[in-house]
Amino acid sequence: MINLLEYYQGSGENYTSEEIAQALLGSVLVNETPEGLTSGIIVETEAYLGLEDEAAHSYNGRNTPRIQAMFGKPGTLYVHQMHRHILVNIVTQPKGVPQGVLIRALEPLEGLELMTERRKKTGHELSNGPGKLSQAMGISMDYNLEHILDSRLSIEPNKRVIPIKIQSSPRIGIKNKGKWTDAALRFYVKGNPFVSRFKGEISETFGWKSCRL
DNA sequence: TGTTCGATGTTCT
DNA sequence: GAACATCGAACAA
Repeated sequence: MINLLEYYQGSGENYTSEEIAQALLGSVLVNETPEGLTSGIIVETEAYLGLEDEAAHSYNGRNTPRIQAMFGKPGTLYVHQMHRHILVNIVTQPKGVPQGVLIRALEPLEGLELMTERRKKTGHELSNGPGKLSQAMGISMDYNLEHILDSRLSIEPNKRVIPIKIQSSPRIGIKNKGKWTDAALRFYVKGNPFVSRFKGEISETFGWKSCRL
Protein backbone atom coordinates (compact mmCIF):
# COMPACT_ATOMS: atom_id res chain seq x y z
CA MET A 1 0.00 0.00 0.00
CA ILE A 2 1.48 3.32 -1.11
CA ASN A 3 1.67 6.01 1.59
CA LEU A 4 0.65 9.04 -0.45
CA LEU A 5 1.37 11.67 2.17
CA GLU A 6 4.93 10.45 2.64
CA TYR A 7 5.32 10.44 -1.12
CA TYR A 8 4.09 14.04 -1.37
CA GLN A 9 6.48 15.01 1.43
CA GLY A 10 9.29 13.77 -0.79
CA SER A 11 10.06 10.32 0.58
CA GLY A 12 12.18 9.59 -2.46
CA GLU A 13 10.11 6.52 -3.32
CA ASN A 14 9.45 6.05 -7.00
CA TYR A 15 5.99 5.21 -8.30
CA THR A 16 4.45 5.45 -11.75
CA SER A 17 1.57 7.83 -12.33
CA GLU A 18 -0.71 4.82 -12.89
CA GLU A 19 0.23 3.51 -9.44
CA ILE A 20 -0.50 6.89 -7.86
CA ALA A 21 -3.80 7.13 -9.71
CA GLN A 22 -4.89 3.80 -8.20
CA ALA A 23 -3.54 4.63 -4.73
CA LEU A 24 -5.70 7.76 -4.68
CA LEU A 25 -8.88 5.67 -4.95
CA GLY A 26 -10.28 5.43 -1.42
CA SER A 27 -8.35 8.45 -0.13
CA VAL A 28 -10.34 11.28 1.40
CA LEU A 29 -10.10 14.76 -0.08
CA VAL A 30 -10.97 17.67 2.22
CA ASN A 31 -11.51 21.33 1.36
CA GLU A 32 -11.90 24.12 3.89
CA THR A 33 -13.57 27.34 2.79
CA PRO A 34 -15.12 30.26 4.65
CA GLU A 35 -18.55 28.72 3.96
CA GLY A 36 -17.58 25.45 5.58
CA LEU A 37 -15.82 22.15 5.19
CA THR A 38 -16.54 19.57 2.51
CA SER A 39 -14.94 16.18 1.97
CA GLY A 40 -15.31 13.11 -0.19
CA ILE A 41 -13.73 9.77 -1.01
CA ILE A 42 -11.97 9.63 -4.37
CA VAL A 43 -13.67 7.01 -6.56
CA GLU A 44 -12.34 7.82 -10.05
CA THR A 45 -9.03 9.12 -11.45
CA GLU A 46 -7.15 9.41 -14.73
CA ALA A 47 -3.38 9.43 -15.32
CA TYR A 48 -1.79 11.86 -17.78
CA LEU A 49 1.70 10.91 -18.81
CA GLY A 50 3.42 14.15 -19.72
CA LEU A 51 5.86 14.22 -22.58
CA GLU A 52 4.78 11.25 -24.63
CA ASP A 53 1.05 11.26 -23.87
CA GLU A 54 -0.64 13.12 -26.72
CA ALA A 55 -3.72 13.67 -24.58
CA ALA A 56 -1.82 15.53 -21.85
CA HIS A 57 -1.52 19.30 -21.89
CA SER A 58 2.22 18.90 -21.34
CA TYR A 59 2.64 16.64 -24.39
CA ASN A 60 6.00 17.04 -26.09
CA GLY A 61 7.31 19.38 -23.40
CA ARG A 62 4.76 22.08 -24.07
CA ASN A 63 5.14 24.58 -21.26
CA THR A 64 2.89 27.61 -21.17
CA PRO A 65 1.91 29.76 -18.18
CA ARG A 66 -1.31 27.77 -17.79
CA ILE A 67 0.43 24.43 -17.32
CA GLN A 68 3.37 25.58 -15.17
CA ALA A 69 2.02 23.61 -12.23
CA MET A 70 2.52 20.29 -14.03
CA PHE A 71 6.28 20.88 -13.80
CA GLY A 72 6.20 21.23 -10.01
CA LYS A 73 7.07 18.60 -7.42
CA PRO A 74 4.76 15.70 -6.51
CA GLY A 75 1.64 16.94 -4.72
CA THR A 76 1.48 20.24 -6.61
CA LEU A 77 -2.07 21.09 -7.66
CA TYR A 78 -2.65 21.74 -11.35
CA VAL A 79 -6.04 23.38 -11.65
CA HIS A 80 -7.33 24.44 -15.03
CA GLN A 81 -10.52 25.50 -16.67
CA MET A 82 -12.34 23.48 -19.32
CA HIS A 83 -15.13 25.48 -20.89
CA ARG A 84 -16.97 26.70 -17.79
CA HIS A 85 -15.64 24.02 -15.48
CA ILE A 86 -12.71 23.66 -13.11
CA LEU A 87 -10.62 20.47 -13.23
CA VAL A 88 -8.21 19.39 -10.50
CA ASN A 89 -4.99 17.41 -11.02
CA ILE A 90 -2.27 16.34 -8.61
CA VAL A 91 1.30 16.18 -9.94
CA THR A 92 2.85 12.71 -9.58
CA GLN A 93 6.48 12.90 -10.64
CA PRO A 94 9.61 14.80 -9.55
CA LYS A 95 10.00 18.46 -10.44
CA GLY A 96 10.32 18.96 -14.19
CA VAL A 97 8.49 15.76 -15.15
CA PRO A 98 5.00 16.89 -16.17
CA GLN A 99 2.78 13.98 -15.22
CA GLY A 100 -0.34 14.09 -13.10
CA VAL A 101 -3.58 12.51 -12.00
CA LEU A 102 -6.95 14.08 -12.76
CA ILE A 103 -9.51 13.67 -9.98
CA ARG A 104 -12.71 12.70 -11.78
CA ALA A 105 -15.26 11.76 -9.11
CA LEU A 106 -15.90 11.72 -5.36
CA GLU A 107 -18.28 10.00 -2.99
CA PRO A 108 -19.41 12.87 -0.72
CA LEU A 109 -18.63 12.42 2.97
CA GLU A 110 -18.96 15.69 4.90
CA GLY A 111 -20.63 18.99 4.07
CA LEU A 112 -23.44 17.45 2.03
CA GLU A 113 -25.66 20.46 2.70
CA LEU A 114 -23.06 22.89 1.39
CA MET A 115 -22.44 20.74 -1.68
CA THR A 116 -26.15 20.58 -2.43
CA GLU A 117 -26.38 24.35 -2.12
CA ARG A 118 -23.45 24.89 -4.50
CA ARG A 119 -24.57 22.30 -7.04
CA LYS A 120 -28.32 22.75 -6.78
CA LYS A 121 -28.43 18.98 -7.31
CA THR A 122 -28.59 15.96 -5.05
CA GLY A 123 -27.41 12.35 -4.84
CA HIS A 124 -24.77 11.17 -7.28
CA GLU A 125 -25.24 14.38 -9.30
CA LEU A 126 -23.26 16.17 -6.56
CA SER A 127 -19.84 14.93 -7.60
CA ASN A 128 -19.85 12.28 -10.35
CA GLY A 129 -17.64 14.25 -12.74
CA PRO A 130 -14.49 16.38 -12.64
CA GLY A 131 -16.27 19.70 -13.13
CA LYS A 132 -19.03 18.74 -10.73
CA LEU A 133 -16.78 17.81 -7.82
CA SER A 134 -14.86 21.09 -8.10
CA GLN A 135 -18.12 23.00 -7.88
CA ALA A 136 -19.41 20.87 -5.01
CA MET A 137 -16.21 21.41 -3.01
CA GLY A 138 -15.80 25.05 -3.94
CA ILE A 139 -12.43 24.67 -5.68
CA SER A 140 -11.42 27.64 -7.82
CA MET A 141 -8.50 28.56 -10.08
CA ASP A 142 -6.85 30.12 -7.01
CA TYR A 143 -5.73 26.64 -6.00
CA ASN A 144 -3.50 26.30 -9.04
CA LEU A 145 0.20 25.91 -8.10
CA GLU A 146 -0.58 25.29 -4.43
CA HIS A 147 0.77 22.12 -2.80
CA ILE A 148 -1.58 19.48 -1.40
CA LEU A 149 0.30 19.51 1.94
CA ASP A 150 0.05 23.30 2.21
CA SER A 151 -3.38 24.14 0.81
CA ARG A 152 -6.99 24.50 1.92
CA LEU A 153 -7.38 21.33 -0.16
CA SER A 154 -5.81 18.34 1.55
CA ILE A 155 -5.80 14.57 1.86
CA GLU A 156 -7.01 13.15 5.20
CA PRO A 157 -4.00 11.46 6.80
CA ASN A 158 -5.94 9.03 8.97
CA LYS A 159 -8.89 8.02 6.83
CA ARG A 160 -8.66 5.50 4.07
CA VAL A 161 -10.95 2.88 2.57
CA ILE A 162 -9.88 0.09 0.28
CA PRO A 163 -11.59 -0.71 -3.02
CA ILE A 164 -12.69 -4.32 -3.53
CA LYS A 165 -11.90 -4.06 -7.21
CA ILE A 166 -10.27 -1.32 -9.28
CA GLN A 167 -11.51 -1.20 -12.86
CA SER A 168 -9.61 0.48 -15.67
CA SER A 169 -10.80 1.85 -18.98
CA PRO A 170 -9.82 4.35 -21.67
CA ARG A 171 -10.01 7.95 -20.53
CA ILE A 172 -13.16 10.00 -21.05
CA GLY A 173 -13.31 12.57 -23.82
CA ILE A 174 -9.97 11.72 -25.47
CA LYS A 175 -10.41 11.61 -29.23
CA ASN A 176 -8.02 11.30 -32.14
CA LYS A 177 -4.94 10.77 -29.99
CA GLY A 178 -3.73 7.53 -31.55
CA LYS A 179 -2.97 4.80 -29.05
CA TRP A 180 -3.53 7.28 -26.21
CA THR A 181 -7.24 7.39 -27.02
CA ASP A 182 -7.55 3.72 -26.06
CA ALA A 183 -4.90 3.47 -23.33
CA ALA A 184 -6.41 2.19 -20.07
CA LEU A 185 -5.38 5.14 -17.90
CA ARG A 186 -8.72 5.73 -16.19
CA PHE A 187 -9.22 3.96 -12.86
CA TYR A 188 -12.39 3.66 -10.81
CA VAL A 189 -13.97 1.74 -7.96
CA LYS A 190 -16.22 -1.02 -9.27
CA GLY A 191 -19.83 -0.77 -8.11
CA ASN A 192 -19.58 2.78 -6.75
CA PRO A 193 -22.47 4.88 -8.08
CA PHE A 194 -20.53 8.15 -7.89
CA VAL A 195 -18.27 7.08 -10.78
CA SER A 196 -19.04 9.23 -13.83
CA ARG A 197 -21.18 7.58 -16.53
CA PHE A 198 -21.90 4.85 -14.00
CA LYS A 199 -23.53 1.72 -15.34
CA GLY A 200 -24.15 -1.70 -13.88
CA GLU A 201 -24.88 -2.99 -10.41
CA ILE A 202 -24.41 -0.80 -7.35
CA SER A 203 -22.28 -2.71 -4.83
CA GLU A 204 -23.76 -3.11 -1.37
CA THR A 205 -20.70 -1.47 0.20
CA PHE A 206 -20.35 0.98 -2.72
CA GLY A 207 -17.30 -1.07 -3.75
CA TRP A 208 -15.32 -0.72 -0.51
CA LYS A 209 -13.85 -3.56 1.50
CA SER A 210 -15.49 -4.23 4.87
CA CYS A 211 -16.43 -1.17 6.87
CA ARG A 212 -17.11 2.35 5.74
CA LEU A 213 -15.32 5.18 7.48
C1' DT B 1 -32.29 6.37 -23.84
C1' DG B 2 -30.06 8.61 -27.16
C1' DT B 3 -27.95 12.77 -29.77
C1' DT B 4 -27.00 17.70 -30.45
C1' DC B 5 -25.62 22.00 -29.15
C1' DG B 6 -24.12 26.20 -26.59
C1' DA B 7 -21.31 28.27 -23.06
C1' DT B 8 -16.28 30.00 -22.50
C1' DG B 9 -10.94 30.72 -21.80
C1' DT B 10 -6.57 29.25 -23.18
C1' DT B 11 -3.70 27.63 -26.68
C1' DC B 12 -2.26 26.68 -31.17
C1' DT B 13 -2.71 27.20 -36.37
C1' DG C 1 -10.62 30.66 -36.32
C1' DA C 2 -10.66 25.95 -34.30
C1' DA C 3 -9.92 22.63 -30.77
C1' DC C 4 -10.55 21.09 -26.09
C1' DA C 5 -9.12 16.23 -19.99
C1' DT C 6 -17.11 19.27 -19.56
C1' DC C 7 -21.86 19.82 -18.38
C1' DG C 8 -26.70 20.29 -18.78
C1' DA C 9 -30.64 21.71 -21.43
C1' DA C 10 -33.39 20.70 -25.39
C1' DC C 11 -34.94 17.67 -28.45
C1' DA C 12 -36.11 13.19 -31.00
C1' DA C 13 -38.05 8.84 -30.94
